[in-house]
Amino acid sequence: MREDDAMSIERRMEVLAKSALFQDLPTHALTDLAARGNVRKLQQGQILFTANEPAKGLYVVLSGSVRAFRENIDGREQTIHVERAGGLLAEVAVFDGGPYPSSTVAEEDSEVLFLAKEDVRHFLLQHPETALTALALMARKLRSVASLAEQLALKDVSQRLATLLLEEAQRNTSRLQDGVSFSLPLSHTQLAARLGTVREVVTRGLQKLTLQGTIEMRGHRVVMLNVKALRAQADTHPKPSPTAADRQ
Amino acid sequence: MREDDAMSIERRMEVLAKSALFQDLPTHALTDLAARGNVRKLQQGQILFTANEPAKGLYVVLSGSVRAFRENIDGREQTIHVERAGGLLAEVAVFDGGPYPSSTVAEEDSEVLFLAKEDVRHFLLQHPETALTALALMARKLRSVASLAEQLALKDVSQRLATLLLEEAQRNTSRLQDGVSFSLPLSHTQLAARLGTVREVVTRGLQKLTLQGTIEMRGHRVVMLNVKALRAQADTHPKPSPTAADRQ
DNA sequence: GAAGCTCAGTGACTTAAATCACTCTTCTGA
DNA sequence: TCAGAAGAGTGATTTAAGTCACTGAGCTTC
Repeated sequence: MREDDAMSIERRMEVLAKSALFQDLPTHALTDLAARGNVRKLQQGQILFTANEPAKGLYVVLSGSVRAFRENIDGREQTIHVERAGGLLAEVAVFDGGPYPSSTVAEEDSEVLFLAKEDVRHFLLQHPETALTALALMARKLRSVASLAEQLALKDVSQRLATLLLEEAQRNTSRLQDGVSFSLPLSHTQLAARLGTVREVVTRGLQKLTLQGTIEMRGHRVVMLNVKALRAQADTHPKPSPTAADRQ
Repeated sequence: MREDDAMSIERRMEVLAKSALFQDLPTHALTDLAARGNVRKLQQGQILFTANEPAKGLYVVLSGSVRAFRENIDGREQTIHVERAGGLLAEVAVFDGGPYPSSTVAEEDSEVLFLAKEDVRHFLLQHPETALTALALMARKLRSVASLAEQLALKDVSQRLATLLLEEAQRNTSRLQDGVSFSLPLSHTQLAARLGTVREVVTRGLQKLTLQGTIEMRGHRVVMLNVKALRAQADTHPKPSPTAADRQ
């Protein structure tokens, strides 16, 4: 259960100081928090916590990546967000006192730092600037989840797929232009869970983009052949052939 | 443009003290904030701000209700959340410094108090407990938007409709049981925007529930005839007739 | 190197939802 | 009190997406 001692207090502070929430703080401010926290190592596929169980505290992702998701009765999953090093999990529960809002699973071998919710609240009361940082982080997450809802409601799968590819390309390449490639280490099933659809539809979607010459797949690498076309795909309906009798 | 003087500082403070964010504060703490804020009256249907425009500050809903939504190229809308008296709009933009995340429109005649973002940030730095309250409010909103995404991805329209009816019943009645009724002052188009679908589908969905004897519509009043059936509808697929050969 | 994984590809079919094109009610305000 | 909007109801049709049921590819690992 406890794997605390796997990581020295010094190393923990170092790593906290790099997190989105606690960065820019003098290390001495973090001593106490780091001492109270404890580190957990997760193997790929390991569940960290499950939606609706009572929440004990906050997790800061130290390495790897952890995926928050919800699932329905017949096992289909929707990914809500993915957190990498520096990201937070279960802040929602810590701030509003409710249960964990989503289940979380390690997408790859990962390490997280656990901080009890009382410790976090206490720290934020002592450090109002950090509370403001927390608000900024929550705001960004809210934006991204609202975009997810928007996409699910208003866009079809091809548009969502194009959007996802563009976002991932953005995250992984310095300048997004035709010819760049990036690694997308997700199975079609995982992509489907992000896009709100099923495996087969992802396969076909990627195929269509490949046939059109918009992208090229090389194993888990994606080559962007036509960024412009992908952008068009992302926010235009493909079918109703815009025969240009639109803008009066 | 300015309709400040329509409301005395005293009245503004009183009303701020009732808002979710500033409640429980000694009135003297609010003097300054109230003095700097200004009140806007909105008519039903009036747009308060539009997604992506640069954000100047935060709005506290004083009366009425205001709906935040996103829309796609062909004009279809998705409601993201609805705020009533005490609720906040555009906190996201204030806390992360970005543009407004959604467009907002008054669902009925409403009043809002505008607070410039610098004033809000300053206030929160002075009042860490209020920052914690803000975090709690953000957390709740994040929960509800995540639920929306979950529903859109994993549930069909009948399930979402049943869920919405249950939630509204909850909000409007003291004890939810067969026979209670509540007012649902939304057109089918508005319901559709909440549910991520279109008018016709809402009409048919309500019809089906009525035929089944689960609810009864009396104008804009809904009578709950069979809460249990509605609950079942809300989280079970209706079609794949659970012929009980499932749980081995 | 055969057995057993997980992941991907594919055709056929079904179905929920969206779209279209009207009609029919209610209001409401001129 | 009539005209015109908005809203609601309906049938017919289309379409995107989900479901089924397999077949293959590539890997591990006994």
